[in-house]
Amino acid sequence: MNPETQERSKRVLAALIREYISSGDPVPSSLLVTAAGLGVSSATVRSILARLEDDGFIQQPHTSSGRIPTDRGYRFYVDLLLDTKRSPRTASAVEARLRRDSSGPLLDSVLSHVSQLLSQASRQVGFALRPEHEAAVFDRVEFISLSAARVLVVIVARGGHVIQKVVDIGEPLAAEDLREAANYLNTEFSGLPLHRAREAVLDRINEERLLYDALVARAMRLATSTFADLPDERVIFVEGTASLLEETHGLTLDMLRTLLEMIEEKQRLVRVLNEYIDGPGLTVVIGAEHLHAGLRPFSLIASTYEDGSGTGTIGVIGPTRMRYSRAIAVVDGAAQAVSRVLRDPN
Amino acid sequence: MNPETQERSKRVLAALIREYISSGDPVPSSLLVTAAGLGVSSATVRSILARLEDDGFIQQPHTSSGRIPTDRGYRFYVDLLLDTKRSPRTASAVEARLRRDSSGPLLDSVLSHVSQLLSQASRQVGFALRPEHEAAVFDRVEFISLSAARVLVVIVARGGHVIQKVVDIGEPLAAEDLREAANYLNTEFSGLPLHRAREAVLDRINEERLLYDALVARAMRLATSTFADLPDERVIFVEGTASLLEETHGLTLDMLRTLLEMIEEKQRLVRVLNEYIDGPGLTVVIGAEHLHAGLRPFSLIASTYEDGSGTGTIGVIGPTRMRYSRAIAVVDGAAQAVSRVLRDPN
DNA sequence: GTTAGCACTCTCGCCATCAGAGTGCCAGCT
DNA sequence: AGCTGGCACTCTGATGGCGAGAGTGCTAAC
Repeated sequence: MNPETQERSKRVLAALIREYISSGDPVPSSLLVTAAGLGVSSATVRSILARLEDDGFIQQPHTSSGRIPTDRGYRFYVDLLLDTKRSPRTASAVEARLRRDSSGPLLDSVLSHVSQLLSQASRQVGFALRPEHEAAVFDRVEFISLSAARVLVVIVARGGHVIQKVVDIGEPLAAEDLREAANYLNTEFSGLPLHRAREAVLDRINEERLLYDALVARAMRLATSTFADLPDERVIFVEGTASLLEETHGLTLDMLRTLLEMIEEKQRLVRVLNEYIDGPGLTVVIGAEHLHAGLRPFSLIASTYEDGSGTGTIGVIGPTRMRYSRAIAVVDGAAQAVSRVLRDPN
Repeated sequence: MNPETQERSKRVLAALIREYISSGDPVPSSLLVTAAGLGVSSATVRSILARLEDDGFIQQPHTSSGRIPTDRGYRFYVDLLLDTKRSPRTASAVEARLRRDSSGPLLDSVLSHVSQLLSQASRQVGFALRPEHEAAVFDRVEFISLSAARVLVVIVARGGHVIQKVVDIGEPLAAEDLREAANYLNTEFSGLPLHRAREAVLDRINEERLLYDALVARAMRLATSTFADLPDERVIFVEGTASLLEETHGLTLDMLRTLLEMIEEKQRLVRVLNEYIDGPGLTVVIGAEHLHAGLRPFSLIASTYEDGSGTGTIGVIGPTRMRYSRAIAVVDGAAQAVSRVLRDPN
């Protein structure tokens, strides 16, 4: 095919998608004459459109209405956008707001705020996912006794992320004993990745099986329950579900409900997200590209951030007809901002 | 009016409301002949209905369709139900599940689970509100140093409820100093209501203004930042928003969105809830009775629980056409269950 | 390869129609 | 006095026909 002709097709397709995203109506050839800005007549545009339809980029809701993009058409459009995504302005604007509003560099506070920001800026559902515990590095543990045999365990990971759990130790322990045990564990195991810490404790128990030092024995017993059954739930923050109902974009209630259900059952959402995010950087999944049927009417835009000990994910979810340019810029900028805020806690 | 006639009116009204709640269709007089179970003809029922309509308990969507209840009608019905609300079976079933699933008696874990249970059982939006901090009693504080001058403050309230915040102390402090400061504060102020603790610290500073004991001075400085700006947000757990879309009960998208927005902006929801909950026990607010216009299409069923140091609230929100009997039983039972679980942490 | 022109198709809003549901009312009955 | 059967009335909701309008595909000419 004539490369010039192809170039023109692309311009028409891009114009059509922009138009459709902003108006929501099927786009007629006449409109594209001006929107695409190439000096040809509507009849010519029609022949181009016929071609694009054959190739599966657009479709007609019914014979003789304007065209709307297919998911494949959106994919083309998004790939076009990805070339020019960098938006340092968005990034620093987001960073400024995060530094102002979040209480310190506490991971959860930043993530909760950034999911709100994403939602507001994109008018879609915004989410933020904590890095996997796996990657978290054990910094210290503190035991806070609640009653005779019940202890609140506070595990502090590098970066300020805190995991709490209550463990039921068999025997009553004095505060002094708890403190000594914590000291012991902190000196022995600090710096290990959290998932390694558990193994290290078990190894140690095996090595020193015959060790009769009461202190160490007690500490190791506590450590076992401490590192056992760490909740492997990945915490996710979701904001802006109300915006789903704001403009339904021709989606049925059923589709919206499916998404809402998945959002509520957060662990399922987390699992689905995990399937998509493989490497660092931006991921865009559009409509039919979703593995999960319930997500087919929606698009996902996600990016990764680094908190020094692991990689987390933030992004937005919305109808396939969304303002991709804006959404991509916001997600990309916000991911950079989050990385900076977490790494350099001013 | 003849008391017998009045009695009959009530039966008809109750039957109509039950019928309407389960079917969703305007109820014709013919149906009520059997449903209300009084041996009269439909013509007689019609005259009763005409009377009930005059009195504002029911209405017709249009001339010559069946009747639907007004909010006032629902109110009558609910007041009827409230006489027989106690449901020990629900209470103990909920209690069993809470004890099984929640991780210990940790307040937040129980509340998160109970809001889920409420949502599942009533197929509405379930919520659970923490007791006010005001009422919480200060048990102990632990300082966990994160970096040279930044400290994670963990305030433990009686009952295992934990508040965390990061404070930026001006000077770098050694772990040892932090521990001593914590010890001092724990011995001096433990047992005070949280909101009193702050004043107590300030009083002490004034009293001992000239005290040069470095330890105490440092502890007091830390204490000031610790008790300052305690987040006065009341934490609320909300579950089951997807069920809003399940059966829309004739509500418009706009109405649903208004509710979703309020739910998202949790602090607003908290404020609204607070306006309704005055005393202990069950509260039912139906449709037009709501002060807040956005809630008019919905009904609220709430009850209070005690955690030993304060009073919190749990409940459900749903369309005015909801299964009140079930919802009331569930909320009432769950509130009892929560109180028991929190007071008697097995 | 482009374009003007035209016939064609499909949607959408409008109107009329019609069956059905349910009521209100009345006259007669207990 | 209260209840009931009967009947006329009203309103809804589904259905189909109709016409205007939008937008296309195709073709013949440039």
